[in-house]
Order: sequence, then structure tokens, then C-alpha cells
Amino acid sequence: MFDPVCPSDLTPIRFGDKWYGMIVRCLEHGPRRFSELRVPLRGISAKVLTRTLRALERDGMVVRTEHPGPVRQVEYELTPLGRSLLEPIAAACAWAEEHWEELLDAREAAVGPPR
Amino acid sequence: MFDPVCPSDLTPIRFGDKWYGMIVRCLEHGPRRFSELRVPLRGISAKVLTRTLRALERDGMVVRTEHPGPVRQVEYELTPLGRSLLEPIAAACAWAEEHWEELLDAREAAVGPPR
DNA sequence: CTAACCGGTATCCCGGTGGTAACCACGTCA
DNA sequence: TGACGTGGTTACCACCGGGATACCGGTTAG
Repeated sequence: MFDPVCPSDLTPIRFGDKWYGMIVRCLEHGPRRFSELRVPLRGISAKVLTRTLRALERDGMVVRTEHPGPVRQVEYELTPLGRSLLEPIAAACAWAEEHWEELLDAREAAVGPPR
Repeated sequence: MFDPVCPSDLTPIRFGDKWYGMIVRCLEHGPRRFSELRVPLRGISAKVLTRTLRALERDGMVVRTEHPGPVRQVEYELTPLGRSLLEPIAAACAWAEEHWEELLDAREAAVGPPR
């Protein structure tokens, strides 16, 4: 259990870095361009976005398509594998929607009172 | 979307640090003692385990009970809130069991070939 | 000509995460 | 009188994730 060489080590519950899962969500409804991704992902830097997209590509989650033409246009799209990630992500989002207030309450209660 | 002050920022898909979710899983089947947790969590250091348990406590996921008696005994147990985390964690684990080989294949294919 | 947009890359720097090791109080056992 | 187990704490350190900033080649708009 939780052996370093065990798949379960991949799961509870971090997929990739801070933005990995968010980018997958942003691609849920079809391909997006580089600069289109920067809008919903407020505050992400170009460097980190590039790095994370490369990681998603390497992991087979996303395909990168450079459309030929006078003006540069690059699109990122989910693969079936990437699309399959939407399911656990949705579960995590559902949890957060339902419970994050409890969590914040607990945190708030934890800082104030004595101990 | 993905506003820093938005709950969705909490979710896709990182809960806490590297061990946060794993510890929750370890507590799934009832309370566990400090040293009992170190067994399944191969390689976790006492420092990190302590720190993560404190975080879980602060977040209302876990309660810490120090049982009085001659020999020191401390137990950690999931709260209902902590127990609710099992659901998205299970979804993530199910995903990993089903797809991690695809992911590893993609990674392997990504390192070798030209680019 | 100049400015702006696209899709990045390069560099610096800071803080957090996580590992190692030493140490600790307390109690038990040989 | 030690050695050992339990449940930690502390100091030190390396790595890396991520933010800020500057820059880049190519293209297009004013």
C-alpha cells in the first residue's frame, strides 16, 4: 500500500501540479488556443502554462496542433485519456462545492481558539 | 472561473500536500495510531507525518485523541467531513487503476522518439 | 515606422515541500 | 542501569514549483 512503485501512489489525490487539472477542465468543451487558456486561468504565467501543457502532452492527455497559416495558431485538445480525467475531477469539484465551507469553518475555528 | 477566491480553485485536483489524501485513506477503516500510520505510508518521515496530521486536524478532517494511561497512546480518526473525502479519493484511485498504464505508455513513448 | 498580438523561452528569485539526522520526555523491560 | 518504544520537535538542507520580468521571431494593424 502506497508503495512508491504502486499506482495508488499516483492517486490520492494529486494529479500533476497546481494547474494540471484546471487546464483539463478548461479544455472540456473543445480545443482552446494558448491565449484562450490564459483567460480563465487567472494569473497563470506563460512559463507555467507552457510547462504544464508540455506535461499534459507528454502524458497523452492533450494534443497540440499548430495550424499552418500566415498568423500563428496553436490549439490544444483533450485526448480520450485526458477526457477520462474529467470524471475524477468532477468528483473532486463536487466535493469542494459541497464541503469547502465546512473546511474553511474548521480552519477559522482552528486559528482563533486556545490550544 | 478558477478565481483565486473561488472554491473551484481548491479542487482540480490537489487536496493538500503529497500525503494528505493518503493519510485519509489509511484512516478509512477506523482510528490508527501514529506509528501504525507510518507502516503503510512507506518512507514518510515523522516530521512530515506530524505536519500533515496537524493540517488534517486544522481542516476538521481528523480528530486527535490522546488516550490516558501508563503508556502513551495517540489515535487519529476521521471526522464525517474527512470521511466525505473518501468519495472523490476513490474516484481518483479508480481512474488511476484503470488508466495509469496508458499514462505510463504515453510517457515512455514521449521520451524516446524524436521531436 | 511603430505598436501590438501570438506563442512562446530565458532568467532570477523566493518560499514551500520533503528528506535526514539529532534530540526529547516519558514509560517499560531486562 | 541501561536499552528500547512511543510520539513527537528541532535544525539543516536540497530541490522544485511557481511568480515576475524581460525578451524573442513572426505577423498584422494603425
